[in-house]
Amino acid sequence: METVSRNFIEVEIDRDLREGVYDHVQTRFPPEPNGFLHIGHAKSILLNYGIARQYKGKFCLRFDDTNPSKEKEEFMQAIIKDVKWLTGDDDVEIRYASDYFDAMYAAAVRLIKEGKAYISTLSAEEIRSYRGTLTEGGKEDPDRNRAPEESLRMFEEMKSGSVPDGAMTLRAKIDMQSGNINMRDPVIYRVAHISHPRTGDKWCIYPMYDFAHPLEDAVEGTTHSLCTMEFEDHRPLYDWVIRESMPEGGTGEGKEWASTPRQIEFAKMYLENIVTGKRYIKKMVEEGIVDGWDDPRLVAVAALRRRGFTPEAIRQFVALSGISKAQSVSDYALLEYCLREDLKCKAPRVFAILDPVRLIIDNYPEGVTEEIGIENNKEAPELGTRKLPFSRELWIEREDFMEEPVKKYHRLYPGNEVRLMNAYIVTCTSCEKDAEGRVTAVHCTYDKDTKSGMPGADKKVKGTIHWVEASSAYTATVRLYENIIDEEKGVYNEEDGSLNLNPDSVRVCEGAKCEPSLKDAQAFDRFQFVRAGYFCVDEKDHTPGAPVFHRIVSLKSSFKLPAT
RNA sequence: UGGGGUAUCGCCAAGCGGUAAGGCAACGGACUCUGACUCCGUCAUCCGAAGGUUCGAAUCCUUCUACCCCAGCCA
Repeated sequence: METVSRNFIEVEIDRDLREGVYDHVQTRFPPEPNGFLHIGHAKSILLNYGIARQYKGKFCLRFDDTNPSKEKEEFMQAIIKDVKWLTGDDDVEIRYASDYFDAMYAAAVRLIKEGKAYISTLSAEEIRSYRGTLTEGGKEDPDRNRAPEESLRMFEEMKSGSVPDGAMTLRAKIDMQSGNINMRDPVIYRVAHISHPRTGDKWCIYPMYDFAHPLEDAVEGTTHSLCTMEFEDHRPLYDWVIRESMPEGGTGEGKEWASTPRQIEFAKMYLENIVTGKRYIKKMVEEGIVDGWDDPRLVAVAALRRRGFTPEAIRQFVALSGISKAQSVSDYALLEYCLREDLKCKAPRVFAILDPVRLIIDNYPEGVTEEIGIENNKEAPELGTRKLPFSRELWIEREDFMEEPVKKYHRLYPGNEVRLMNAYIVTCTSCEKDAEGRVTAVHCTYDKDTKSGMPGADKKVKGTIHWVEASSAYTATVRLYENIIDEEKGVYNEEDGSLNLNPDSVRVCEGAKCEPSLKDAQAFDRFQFVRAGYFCVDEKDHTPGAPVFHRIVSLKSSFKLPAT
């Protein structure tokens, strides 16, 4: 058994367990339902879920729905779908921060009673100017020493609905001179007369993230609150809230909270050159450049799913990417590698010609069709076999013929022998061209003793190409997607608002010739077009009888035709 | 001297005083009825820089440099 090194979070948890700080582990993924999840969230989901599984603890999806002005029910449904898909767990426990509003309110009342929080009547602008700057301390709020009784009364007013938005806030009394701006008497409750998707009009005051989050974690028994680095300097406040709001320390006799959680931060995941900015994507959606957040060229979780990525591949990608505190940018190539690895033994290999040219076997009898038996995937016999028709006229890939071959080219050129996969060895004789000199057909002769499986099939040839029988070929549309990448110039021009996109982000191959088995688009979930990569059916574009196949990921290719 | 954080191969990332794991990418070569896959091999005398401590440092100390985050009644 190989020793796999543990990431720094596991090391911390191990120590907590060893020292008896906790006797179990519980984690959570706490998104605000204000948008779609992307690959970066996948890291957090899988990290939190994975830790819980590994330590035989609990995990939950908790919506951080403390700001009704930004949150939408549709996003909750999308997030639930993505989390279930990524984790493969249909029974994921789902919770809502809004279910704890009563507990949070009670905690705020306690802080007020103990003189640790006060009602401020400063405006937002005033609070900002009183806060000071990055290099200078702040000024104390004139309301800072308001008597607890009065603050309590005013807090009740806020809650009752008689206070207009922005007129009062509840501030924690900490330290206006702190070097950490989060500790300069942060606002912990604000007035917002907005109906909440889940609590309706019950509340018109809502807790701020810094106050709500630690309490949410504590209430539901979270032990390790894993979040990204930008929250690192919120941790002192997180700890302050927990300590100051829990009279018994959360674990004493009259404990009111299920746990005393601990926040640990890790670095976000970024993908090299990949556009993740919401404003850019929003603009692309608005301008019709992409057809939504799940456009296959994007990296939202929904987009990856539609593109045909498997959750297994994404899990592996996150696992291989590693966890650390160092700012990092992952290679898209690693994601592709993970997908190829996953699909390699799952996907049947099928024939399709994306850029077809006719191949005519001049010495093959006319009017004859034979059947060629093929294993769906040699590395996965359980995937079964299928039969393909073969006759005198076939379709082959345009790039599989060169009238004047370049060095190391082993495919068809006059005089060269090539194996037609699973069928015969043919010798190229000539080609036909149209007025512009474009090749319209290739001629060859075959050796009937070289059929696969026959004694004469041992003959070695350097090249092997795939093919599709012409009369039975099934014509489909194939889309080759590339990611919409952010080149060095930037995908979005701040000055004129224009988008700078790679024009080849999608290449459509109309008239691709596929083997007949693909007529039933449902035949295979994901499949590999020989030498073209892995494909699947686009569920959004699927119309019965006319499926659109699109590429999930390319194969590695080590022979490149020289640029013309 | 605002506060916080990070610096190990092109990209991730182990390492925690004993003489630089691993993966991706890349490059050779073998194999191959997919130029895929597989397989073998190569790929940091050096760990942001400079000093110091030590028999010995990426790991300890000092100074410096670069980059990231923070001034929402967002999360």
